[in-house]
Amino acid sequence: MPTPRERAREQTLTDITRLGRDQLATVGAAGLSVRSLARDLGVVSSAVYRYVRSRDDLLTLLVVDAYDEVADRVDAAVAKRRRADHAGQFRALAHAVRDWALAEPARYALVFGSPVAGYAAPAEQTTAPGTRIPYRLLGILTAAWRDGMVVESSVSVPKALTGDLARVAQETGTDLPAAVLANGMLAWTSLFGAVSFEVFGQYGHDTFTRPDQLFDHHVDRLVASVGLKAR
Amino acid sequence: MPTPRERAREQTLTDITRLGRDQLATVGAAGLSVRSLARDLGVVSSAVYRYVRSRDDLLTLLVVDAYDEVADRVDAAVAKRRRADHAGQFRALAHAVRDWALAEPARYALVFGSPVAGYAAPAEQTTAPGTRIPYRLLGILTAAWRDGMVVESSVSVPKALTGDLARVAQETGTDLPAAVLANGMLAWTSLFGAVSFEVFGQYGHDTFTRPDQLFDHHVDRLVASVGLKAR
DNA sequence: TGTACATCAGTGAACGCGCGTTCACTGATGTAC
DNA sequence: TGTACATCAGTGAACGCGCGTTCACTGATGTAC
Repeated sequence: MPTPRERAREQTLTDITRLGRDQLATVGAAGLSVRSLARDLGVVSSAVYRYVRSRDDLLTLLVVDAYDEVADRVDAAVAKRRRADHAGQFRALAHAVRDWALAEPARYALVFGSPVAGYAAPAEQTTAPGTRIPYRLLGILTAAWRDGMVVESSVSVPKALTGDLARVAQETGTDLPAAVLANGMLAWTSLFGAVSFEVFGQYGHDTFTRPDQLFDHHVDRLVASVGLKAR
Repeated sequence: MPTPRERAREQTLTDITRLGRDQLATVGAAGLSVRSLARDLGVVSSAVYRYVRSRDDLLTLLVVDAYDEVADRVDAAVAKRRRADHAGQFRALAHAVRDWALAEPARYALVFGSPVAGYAAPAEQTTAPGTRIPYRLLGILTAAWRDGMVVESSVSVPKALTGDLARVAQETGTDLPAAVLANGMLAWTSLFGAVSFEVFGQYGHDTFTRPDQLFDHHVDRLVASVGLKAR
C-alpha cells in the first residue's frame, strides 16, 4: 500500500501533466515553461525539479502522455468492433485518431506535427508508446490477411523497397506480403495527412461544411486502397 | 530608376529575409526573435522596426517567402514536362514539393506543419501565395480531364460533399466532375501526409533505406487514385 | 548650381517582463531499532 | 510504543541570460525651388 507521501507525489505528477497539457494548448510546446507551470501549480519554480529533471524532461512526459492517450482511444474504438470486422476496425482506428486530434490539437501537433526546435524525444521513452498505433494498424491488416479478407494487390512494389519491407515484416512478426504491407504504410501516412490538414487548418476554414464527411470519404478510399473487403 | 536609398532598403529587406530563414532553421518559428535577428544584421534592435512592424509581421514575411519559393519550384518543375503529359506534371509537382521540403524542413514546417502558437497568418497576405500549389494541381487535373486523360471514377461522392465540391469547382473555374475533384483533394492531402511523415521523421530514421523509392511508389498510387492515364 | 527643408535609417537608453537551473535551507513524513 | 535518524517536498535567493516595443535623437540622403 502506498504511503501518504507516495500518494501526494502521484497526485502532483498528475497535476503537472494536466497543467502541462493546458500550457501546450495556450502557448505551444516551444513556449512551455517550468516557471509558468510552477506558478499554475502554486509552488516555487525550483520545486518542480523534484518531479522533472529539466524542461526537456517535462516535454518528454507530455509526449508519452499524448501518445498513450491517442493509442488508448484507438484501442478502445477498435475493441468495440467484432473481431472479424477488419474494415470496421480500420475505420474505427482512423476515426479515433481524428476525434482525438480535433479535441486535442496542441497535443496532436506535439507528437504528429512539426518537430520542436531544440528538442529531440529520447527514443527509449517515446518509441514504445509512439509505435502503438502503427502496430495496431498492422495487427488489423495481418488478421484480415489471415482471414482471407484482403484482395491481393495487383500493384508491384519497387525492388528497392522489398528489402526494407521484408525487414519490417520480420521485426513486427507479420506475414503480410510486401505489396499489402506497403499499402498499409501508405494508408497510414495518408490518414495522418488527412487529419493534419484538417487540424492544422490547411483546407481553409470554410471550404467544407461537413469535414467529417470528407474524412469518411477519404477513409473509404483508404480501405479500398489496402484491399480490405467489407465484412 | 531606384535611388541608392531605395536600393539599400531593398537589400536590407533581402538580408532580413535570409537571416530570418536561418533563424527558422536553428530556433524555429516560436523562437524567432527581432533582437537576435538585429544582432545578426549588425544593427541595433529598434532599427529592424524600420522594416517590419512587429515580430508577427516578420513571421508573415517568412510565410509568404516560403509559400512563394515552393510554388516557384513547383511551377518550374511542371513547366519542364510536355503540355500533354499530365501524369508527368502531377509527378513533377509532387517531387518538387518533396525536394523543397527536405532541403528546407524548417520553412516547410512553418507553412505546412503545426500552427505557430499565438500567431495567425493574415489571410490578405498569405492566401494568394498559399493557394498556388493546390491551384496548380487543379489546373493539371482540369487540363487532363479536358484532354480525356482521366478515367472516370466509379466511386460515388457522398451527397453531403457535392454542394461544397460544386462551390469549389465554381470558385476555381474548373469543369471537373465532383468525384474527380474529390479525388484530387484526397491526393493533395495524401501528398502532404507523405512529405510530412518523411520530413518530420515519423517513419523512424532507419526504417527505409530508400525513402525516395517509397515516395515514388506513393506518387504512383496517387496518380492511379485520381485516374490519370499515362501519356 | 546652390540652398533650404523634408525624409528616413539607424542609435542608445529605457520600460517591464520572462526564462532555466543551482544551492543551502527548513520542516514535515517515514523507518529502523 | 518511543526515539533517533534518514528521506524528501518545498522555499527563497541568486546567477546570467533573453525578449518586444517605444521614444527622442543624430546625421545622412533626397527633393523642390
